[in-house]
Amino acid sequence: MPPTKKADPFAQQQRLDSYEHPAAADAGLRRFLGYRLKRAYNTLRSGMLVRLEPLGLRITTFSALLLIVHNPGLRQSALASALDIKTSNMVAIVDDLEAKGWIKRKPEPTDRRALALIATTAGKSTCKKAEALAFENEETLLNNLSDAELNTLSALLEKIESSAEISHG
Amino acid sequence: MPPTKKADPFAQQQRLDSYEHPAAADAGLRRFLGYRLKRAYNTLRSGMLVRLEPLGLRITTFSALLLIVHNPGLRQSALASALDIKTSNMVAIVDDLEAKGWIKRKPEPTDRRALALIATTAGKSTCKKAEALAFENEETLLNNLSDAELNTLSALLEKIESSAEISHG
DNA sequence: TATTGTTATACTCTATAACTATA
DNA sequence: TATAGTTATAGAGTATAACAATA
Repeated sequence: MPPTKKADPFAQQQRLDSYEHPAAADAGLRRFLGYRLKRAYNTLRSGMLVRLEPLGLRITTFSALLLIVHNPGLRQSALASALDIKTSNMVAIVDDLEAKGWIKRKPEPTDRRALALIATTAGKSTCKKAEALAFENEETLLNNLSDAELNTLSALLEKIESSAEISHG
Repeated sequence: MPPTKKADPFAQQQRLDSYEHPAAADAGLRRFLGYRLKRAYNTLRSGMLVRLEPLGLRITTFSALLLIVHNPGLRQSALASALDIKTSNMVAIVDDLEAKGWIKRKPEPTDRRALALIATTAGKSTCKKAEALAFENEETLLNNLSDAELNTLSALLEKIESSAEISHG
C-alpha cells in the first residue's frame, strides 16, 4: 500500500534558506561511508520513533510484529536470527507484543522446546497501521530522491550486506 | 591516506557457497530503506568496534577525537552539535578522552563558560592510527563496490540528510 | 534571560553467562 | 551433547530535567 503524496504532519515550517549548518565541523568524518550511513539512518529512525509512538510500538517491536504477521508460526529463535537480535534479548520484545495482545506464543507439537509465534487480529490491524506510517515516513523523508535513485540506493546497500555475509558468515 | 588493498586480518575463511541465508524471513522489512540502511550500517559498525577496541576507542569517542584533532579549539557544545549528541551526553565522552591523555579542556579567555578542546601529541597519534583502521575497515567491507558506486552511495546518503534538514532544521 | 557545561536519571539496545526443559 | 527459550546483568547510546557559573 504505497501512500499517496500528502503533507507531512510532523514536518515543521522551516525554509532551507533559514537553515544554519552547524559549522560543518564533521568534514573529517564525512570521508567515511559508515558515518554517512549512520546519519542517514538516524533521520529515518527519528521519524519512525515519532510516528510509531502513538501505536505503542518501537522500531524493534514493529520489526518483530511485522515479521510475525508476514510469517505465521515463525519460531522465536528464527525471528531473532532474522533480525540479528540475540535470543535472550528477543524475550522482552515478544513479551511486550504478547502483553499488548498482538501476538500469541503457541507451543510446537513436534518440538516441545520451541514456540511458534502467531499474530492476533488486533496484532494484524496494528501492524497494518504501522506499515502505513513507515511508508509515509519514507515517502516524506526520501521525497527528494527519485524512484531510480531509491532503487540504486537499495541495491548498493544490499551489496554491502552481502559482502559482509562472505566475510563473517 | 587511503590504505592499500591487503588481506583483512578480521575476515574469516568462509566461502559464499557455504553461506546459508537465515530463511530470509525479513523480506517484509526489506521494502523499507530504513531497515536496509540500519543493516548496512551495522556491518561497518561491527568492523569498527573490533578494530578500535585495541586502541581503547569506541565509535563515539573516535568520532569526537577525530573532530577535535581536525578542529583545534573546538568548543564542547560545537562538538556535540556536529555529532548530534546532547551536550549532557558529551561530558562523559570528553571525560574519557581527557582521562586517557588524548585531549585537554582549555578555558576560553573570551567566554569563561566555554571550553576549547585541544588534542595532545598522544591524542593526534592515536587518532592517526584509528583513522587508518577506519579506512581499512571500509576498504575491506566495501571491497565489492566500485569507486563509482561508492561515490553514488555517498551522494545519495547526503541527499537524505539534506532532505531531513529542511523538514526539521 | 539565555547559554555552557554539568549532574542525575531513566529508557532502549546490545552482549555474555548461566540456567531449564527438552531434543 | 546440543538446542529453544529464559533470567540476570552490564555496558553503551540516547533523552529530559535541573543546576551553577557566566554572558
